[in-house]
Amino acid sequence: MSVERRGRPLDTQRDEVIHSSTLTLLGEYGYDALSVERVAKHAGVSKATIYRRYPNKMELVLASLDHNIFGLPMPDTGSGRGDLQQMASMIRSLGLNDQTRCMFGTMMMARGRHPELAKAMHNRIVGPRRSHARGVLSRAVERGELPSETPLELMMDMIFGAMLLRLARGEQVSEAAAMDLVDAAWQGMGGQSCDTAS
Amino acid sequence: MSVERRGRPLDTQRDEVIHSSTLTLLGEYGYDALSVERVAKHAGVSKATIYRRYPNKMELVLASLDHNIFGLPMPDTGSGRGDLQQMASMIRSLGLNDQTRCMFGTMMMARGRHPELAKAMHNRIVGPRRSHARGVLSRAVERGELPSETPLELMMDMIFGAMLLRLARGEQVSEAAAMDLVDAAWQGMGGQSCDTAS
DNA sequence: CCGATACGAAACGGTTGCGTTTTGTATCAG
DNA sequence: CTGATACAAAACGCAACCGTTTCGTATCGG
Repeated sequence: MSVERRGRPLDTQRDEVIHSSTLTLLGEYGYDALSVERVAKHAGVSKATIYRRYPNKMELVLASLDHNIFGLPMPDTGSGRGDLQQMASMIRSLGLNDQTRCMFGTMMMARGRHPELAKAMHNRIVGPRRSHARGVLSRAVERGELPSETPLELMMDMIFGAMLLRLARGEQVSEAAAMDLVDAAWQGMGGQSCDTAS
Repeated sequence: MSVERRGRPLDTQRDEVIHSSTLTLLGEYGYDALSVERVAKHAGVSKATIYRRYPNKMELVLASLDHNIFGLPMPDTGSGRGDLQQMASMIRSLGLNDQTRCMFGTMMMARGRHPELAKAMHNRIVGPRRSHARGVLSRAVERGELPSETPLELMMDMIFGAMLLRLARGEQVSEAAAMDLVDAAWQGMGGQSCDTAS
């Protein structure tokens, strides 16, 4: 019952290079200044090849976001605080760059005039990382390292929001600053100290 | 020795409406999607009137940012924690809207392709508010309500960064959430509790 | 092999916006 | 009053980009 596609099939290698080029340029120009022609040139592909796949720029971007899901390893240091530190360290070293800044900026600006784009970026970029972090914190609560009533959402917002704000200002976040951030949030939420047992 | 300007002078009322229209539209469209024609139409002004004042779009935006400085009242509740709560409450109720989101998004995106714009926005929008908050926290340190070694920058980033992150996600920040945020940061930094004396 | 489809290159019409210029009128300084 | 300038409205040339189409070639399925 499959659709009998005759003739030359679509080249999947071109799908990939189109998607990755789109995301690269989206993280460099943002949505407004992104042009299909630029994507085509960057991908080494004809413009018609793109329009044969997607009817317009928005669909191209949405599809590119869908086909590129980034996986993050789940930290497991034995302690919730250690897990959190490791996660913060990873986000800091991998996620605080020009591309991420432009992506976030695009997402914030899109919410007004391109809500579907904003939602797609949130679902594909912010959501998974947030679920990831929520898992780490939930485990800490289950272990009794954080009070059961800990407002996890607020805690995550403090840690990653501080990083975002520094990114927005174009400032660096040192490894030490990231650790201080985790420590302050941990203590602020009434988390178990490293040497509570003493 | 003043320059003897003859003929009809520039209309300062038009200066004002041009500046305010520019900022309004900048907070609605962002820099890329902002057009001089739209500003002219919104301001009820001829395009030539704008180009007589500024040679291009960038100079128009930069000048508009310069001529609109927003003042914030300095809170004075008697306690540093109260001051911080009041400031957080004001930022929450006045600063977390579509316009602010678009402004931040524009600033983040501009850092790559329009560094001067990013710097101007930072100096005119972020900088003053940050100095303001720093003053509040410094006073709390002087009063002994916060440890003298408190990392003020980090503390501000946690509170306002969390708000920014929620703004980026398009979520609301309730008054209660803002207060929880201040409390968590205050406690995380080892600040004096309300009922320490007991 | 043959028909169908993908591909690159190129051109197209239409839209938008920039920055300039012109034209007629209004408003100011001296 | 007179000359200089600002103003609104309109048109201009130019460039970029969108989305479409055409053409010749390449590559697949049957």
